[in-house]
Amino acid sequence: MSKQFETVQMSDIARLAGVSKSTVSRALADSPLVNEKTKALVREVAERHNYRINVAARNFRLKESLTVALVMPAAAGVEWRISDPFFLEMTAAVAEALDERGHQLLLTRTTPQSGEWLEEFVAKRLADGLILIGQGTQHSTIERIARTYRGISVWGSPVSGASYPVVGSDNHLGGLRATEHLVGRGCRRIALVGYREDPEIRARYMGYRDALAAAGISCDEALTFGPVAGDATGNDTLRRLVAAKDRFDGVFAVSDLQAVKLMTALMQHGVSIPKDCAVVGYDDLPIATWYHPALTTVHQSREMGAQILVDNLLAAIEGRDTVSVKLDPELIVRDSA
Amino acid sequence: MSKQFETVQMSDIARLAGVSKSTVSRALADSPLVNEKTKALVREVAERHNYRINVAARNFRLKESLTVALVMPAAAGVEWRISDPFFLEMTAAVAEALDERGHQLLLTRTTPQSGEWLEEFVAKRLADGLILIGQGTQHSTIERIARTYRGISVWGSPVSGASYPVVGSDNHLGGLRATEHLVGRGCRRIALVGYREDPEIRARYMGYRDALAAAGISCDEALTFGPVAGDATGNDTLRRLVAAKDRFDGVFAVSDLQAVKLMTALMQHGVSIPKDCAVVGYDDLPIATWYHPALTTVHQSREMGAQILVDNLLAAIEGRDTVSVKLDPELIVRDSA
DNA sequence: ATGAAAGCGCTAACAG
DNA sequence: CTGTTAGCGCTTTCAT
Repeated sequence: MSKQFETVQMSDIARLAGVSKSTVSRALADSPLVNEKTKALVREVAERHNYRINVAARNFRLKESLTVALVMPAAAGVEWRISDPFFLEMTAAVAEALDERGHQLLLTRTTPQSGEWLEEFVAKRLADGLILIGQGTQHSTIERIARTYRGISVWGSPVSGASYPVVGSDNHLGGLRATEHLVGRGCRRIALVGYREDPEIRARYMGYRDALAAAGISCDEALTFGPVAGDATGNDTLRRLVAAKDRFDGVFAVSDLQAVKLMTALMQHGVSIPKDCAVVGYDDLPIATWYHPALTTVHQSREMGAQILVDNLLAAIEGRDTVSVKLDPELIVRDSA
Repeated sequence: MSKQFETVQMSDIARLAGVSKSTVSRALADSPLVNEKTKALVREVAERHNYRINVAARNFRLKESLTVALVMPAAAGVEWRISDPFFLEMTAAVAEALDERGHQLLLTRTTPQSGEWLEEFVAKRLADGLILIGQGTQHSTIERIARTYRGISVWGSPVSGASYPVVGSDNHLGGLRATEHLVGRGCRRIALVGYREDPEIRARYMGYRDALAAAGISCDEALTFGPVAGDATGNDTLRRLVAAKDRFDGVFAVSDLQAVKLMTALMQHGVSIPKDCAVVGYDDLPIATWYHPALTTVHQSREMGAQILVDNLLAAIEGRDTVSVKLDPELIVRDSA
């Protein structure tokens, strides 16, 4: 808050309009208690003097902030940056959904290392509630807080019996559909690329395994690659993928980002996609349509997800019922598979 | 702020520690006025009772919020979404820079339609200052506010005599270097793709024209295409580009996003990049390296930009000197040109 | 070195 | 309908 801006405040308006502060407060809040003529007068004076209510003071008094904090807890030990594209896309969607409901978004970085990151955040009272994108491996922490604090809404995998609402795509089904599609195209040696510690991602992996099993294809551990991260590990995975390029004819990547990176690496080594190797991703980020070849992927509706996340949060805060939903993942067939 | 969480507050700690509120306040703020032994005692009690200061109350009292709002004013009449990739990347960088300085980021959507969007925002006092990404066509509005409100820091094109600090890449030089590179590679019929109303973007365009002029190439209006936006206009531009594909041997796209879209469209119609047509983008988004062929582009350091934006803002708030800088744009040569 | 008391700008009983 | 009064939870003079 600027200490400089000319600070005309409610008492000034009251004085200028010849009424009390309470009346100004009520008039500005359009309370039915106040006479229409008085309201008009107050509004006119406020307008003329360019008065705007001090929202900070109001929020403090009301013990609310109309602000929601967005937090992404990483799986322990895994480096993450706020710039993860799915997170960013989801953030944008949440920001827009909140905006429609008159709330604001506080983007917060927390370090889940400290066992108490959530407690700390909640106690600061800077936001009316929390939206977590990706519960990761933090279920027990979240559950602990959720028992006493209800302003929580998470994007992830519904956990049965949890005290907090979760919305997320049905990751198992998504993995299944992606892999089935590859199988349906005739792929028989299907590689998997991605990190697998996270429950959400692990479910995609299980879907992959189940699809293979259903097709009578045995799951070859040698075709199960790690994540194509932004660091050295990623390059290593890429090298191993390229080295093994003749041993698989399809790849399911657990995220579009990794799919794109791997396609680029493969193409640079003469692999033709989808002819030599078909690729399916996950997320349906904008890049999936821009890439060449356009990426076949599993769509997660971020808009709908964001909407439900926000609905859940506001409902939770007000003590109304929330829903935990698994969104139906839709396979979007493009050119890469 | 939760109305539910058990609310142990300063007065409780004071009572439990057998001291006054003032002492607790001072002890927790590590004031030199308070005895070390007392401090230790207070801290111990606070710790034991899991007390955390109510930041909202503290901020209210101190008239500060340790919060900075991020706003992107669009050029009038142009639709924009928070999910613009450059904006998102910049947001992430700013969030991280702020975090290092102990501040938080409030992501705000404003509708620049109303002439008073900035005034309104400032008056709400929800943030200590504002960071604007892309001043767009809003210079006069920003200037008007900046005269009386100093908590402003913008990413854009420095305007001489402005009352607010601006940091941004040297767009003219960037456009010049991009185009020179194409010329240097032997391109003679160089198309330009992008929106040109925005001053920042317009400067890139002028750089393009100047580079052509310097090379003795006349600027062909027929090779000047509009933006590849996310809407129908975009598709239209793409169609016209494809139709004209044999009439140019190089393209300078004013953003990576548009470069990627156009490359995909071109490749889908049999154009080989960079053999038939070289392409240079602008921004150096992550996608530039992932794409195939990897995109030659003009790098804008978002990290450095974010750092300076934040430095400027905090300096401005505290009344210290700020700097307006044009960052040197670096051409990153990859495979597309 | 500590405490008492005032007050940030607003809202909401409670009285008229 | 309108005004008076009492705080929200903290920090900070001003005393002691």
